[in-house]
Amino acid sequence: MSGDLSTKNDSGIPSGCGPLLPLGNANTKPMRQQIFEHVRAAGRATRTDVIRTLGISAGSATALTADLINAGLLREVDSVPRETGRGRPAVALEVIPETNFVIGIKLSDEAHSAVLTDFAGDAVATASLQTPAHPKSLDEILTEVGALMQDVLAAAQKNPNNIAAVGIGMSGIVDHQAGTVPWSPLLATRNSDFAAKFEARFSVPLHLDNDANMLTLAELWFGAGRAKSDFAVVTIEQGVGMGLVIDNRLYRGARGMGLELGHTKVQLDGALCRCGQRGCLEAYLADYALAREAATALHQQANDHHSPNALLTALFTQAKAGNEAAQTIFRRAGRYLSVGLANVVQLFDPALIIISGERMQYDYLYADEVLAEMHRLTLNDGRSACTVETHAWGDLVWARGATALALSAVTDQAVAAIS
Amino acid sequence: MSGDLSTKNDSGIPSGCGPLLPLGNANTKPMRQQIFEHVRAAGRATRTDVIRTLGISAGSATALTADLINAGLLREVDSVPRETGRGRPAVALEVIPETNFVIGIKLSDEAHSAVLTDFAGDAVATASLQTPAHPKSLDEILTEVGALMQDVLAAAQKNPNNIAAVGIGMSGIVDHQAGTVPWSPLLATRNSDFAAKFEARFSVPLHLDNDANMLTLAELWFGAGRAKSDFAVVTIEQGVGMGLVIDNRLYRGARGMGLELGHTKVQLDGALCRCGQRGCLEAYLADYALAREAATALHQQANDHHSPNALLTALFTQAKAGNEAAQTIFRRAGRYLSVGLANVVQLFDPALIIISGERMQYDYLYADEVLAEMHRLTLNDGRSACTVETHAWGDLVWARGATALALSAVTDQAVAAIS
DNA sequence: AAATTAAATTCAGGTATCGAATTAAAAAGC
DNA sequence: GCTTTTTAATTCGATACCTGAATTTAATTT
Repeated sequence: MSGDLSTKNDSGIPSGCGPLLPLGNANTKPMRQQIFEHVRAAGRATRTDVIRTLGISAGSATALTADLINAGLLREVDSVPRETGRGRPAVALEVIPETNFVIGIKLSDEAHSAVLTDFAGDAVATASLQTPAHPKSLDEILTEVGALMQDVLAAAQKNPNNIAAVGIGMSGIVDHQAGTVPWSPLLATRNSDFAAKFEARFSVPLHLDNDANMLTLAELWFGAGRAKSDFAVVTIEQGVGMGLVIDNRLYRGARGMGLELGHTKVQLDGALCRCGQRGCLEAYLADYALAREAATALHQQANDHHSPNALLTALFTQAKAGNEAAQTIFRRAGRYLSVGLANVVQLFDPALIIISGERMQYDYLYADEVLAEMHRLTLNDGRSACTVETHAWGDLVWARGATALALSAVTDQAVAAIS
Repeated sequence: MSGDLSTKNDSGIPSGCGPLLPLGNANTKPMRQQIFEHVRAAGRATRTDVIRTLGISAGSATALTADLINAGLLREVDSVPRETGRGRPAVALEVIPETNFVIGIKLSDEAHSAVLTDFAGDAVATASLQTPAHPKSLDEILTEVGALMQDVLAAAQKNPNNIAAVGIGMSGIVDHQAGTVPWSPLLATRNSDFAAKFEARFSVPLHLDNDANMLTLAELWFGAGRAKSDFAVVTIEQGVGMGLVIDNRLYRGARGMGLELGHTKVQLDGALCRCGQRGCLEAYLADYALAREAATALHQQANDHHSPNALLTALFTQAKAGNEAAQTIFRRAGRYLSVGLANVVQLFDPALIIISGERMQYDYLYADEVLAEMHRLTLNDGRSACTVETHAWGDLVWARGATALALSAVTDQAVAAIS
């Protein structure tokens, strides 16, 4: 046993043991908030339901729900369709949706999307905006965001001061805590002070995060992850990203960089990735990786297609039609996807993996074959295999994830204000 | 937007949003316990120190420390070497070590190790036991464990009923919660009801876990991880294992299987692993992987060495002496280690990676070259690089990790008993 | 010896929760 | 139709836990 691990030092003073940092006790939400969140999560819940789920006494339930009702956050539901059974019928509670509204926005290179959501988490209106696909200044982006917010407010017949908070998700390296963007493909400048500029311009609190985290939040709040405490979300778009939920919370990593599944190495000295390294998963799976091989496989008609998207579509059609070279491309991409997923399973042991992304429409990628290969590449020693779900959703779902971010901040604030 | 993510269903009843499972609120320890753990972590602490660290009022500190002192868990330190400064001198508090004792045990194929630790976390005595290296019945193992506990008790001059709990770490698939062992290389039978049998035989509570988790706990409680909230521990022994600390707590995965870094794939259709698959990291790094190539490299004298350990030592000597083939073996192992570590960094973004294992004595593995390669394989976009530490510690450290497991359970119990 | 400074204690008061007794609202039994 | 049964919700006293201001204690400085 060497240096660090000896406990008695020479002075005879015990040096102690155990973690030096206290657990983040911020995770212990006050009871009132837990009740509110349970009601919102369930859609509707009776007091008895709250008592059973949260393990509190009947007295507390009465008092705390009364607080929430007085504060205008919850209400009793009148039109209860009488359940069968004897005894006094339970009165359901529900969130009053009109208390607060938030906007969630997903920024992309070719289009931005927005969702306006009420306090119950229901989408009220959506909007989207086509934009030129090139890096912009922060001011330009904010102008586009402003126009988009106008649109979605108009569609929902609300005005700006109805909005309690805004959430924005974008690709790149995003510092969620600081609200800054060290780097993003959408921005021409590095280290943009995004949140500060936004708040100065629109006078609404902004919550900013990486887009893979947004998608993960969407699954945690609205999707298949709601019932799981630990799961991973893998997104295959231009790049390959990942989000992780651990103990019902989004895990953001220690240094705030995204979880870059796309740049894990699956082959020593393998294919060249746009990040400049070799053997990244992305270099076998992303749009540009397929596109550059497509040019070879479809040699004769390569010049017909200029957009990578059209090229991929053509490649897919060819593969379906029996073109051997085209099929090989997809088959290899599928195999590497299997490897990437298997690695995630081995390292995290999640209960569920959700694969998401519009490119999922090329169903080669989520073919049973890929999943079977993934399971084959995973040690399973008698345990139940990790379930995999595939969701091919559009930008609006990402935007809804952004509303979740804003919604949870607004909820914290609204419930804490009761005191 | 498709099915799952729509929130209003046809009945008009809101379906709700947000995570359905509540956060584990077990993480909110009562103040008394936080104080106790802070004093133990610091070795010694004054009440004022407690006030500042935990952010509680002076009144609470007095009352709660008085409880802990009355309960016989803490005591004031008399011999305070007077610090310079005016005002009433602070009285330091410390844990009374003799309140409770625990034993931590690491089971291996060739030897078992044990540490007897007092309530302050200081090792009182150690013992180890050579054993035949073959799978055994649960009864045989428990007999060996019994003998080992006898030894360590004798060395510490304690008797069995001084022991409040025992922690055991072993390789294989271990269900920590249930206290069962679905599979382990040390046990001849599957699905052993380890903890129940142990407790029936020795009448002491047992806490059982995977050995990689034990090592991670050792780093969290006694080592370099104490000051970090998120870090990873990689262990290279017979296999390649990993442990993960997230938010100051050990992450155990959703299905209770270990985090199997060793079986992540670093090469499609690569080297054959003992798990039967191809391209596992372990197949390039573990003892047996090096040994099987060593036989080729040292062709002439391959027959002289029968133990894999001796073979590796010979290989290492040869490499140092300039044998090209031997050097190639180590160089390749080093490169794949870089890939494995880089993948962990990309997927987890930990603040610190600790590499541990006796095989670390072959310093090729922790050569700066490997770390440099790892950093090269990692996206670093301006952020501070992930630090890597290497620890070449023996089985006793693993055993101390097992004491941490027992210690934390005993602490919970002892502090809760005050009420 | 008096003033200053810092640590620790005392104690009144507040908040949050529990738990037992009570009230409320329905169905079932006679 | 009235009572009993059953379940939901409320009321209210008791209590654990913590804060914060005032006070006491024990040292140093002047």
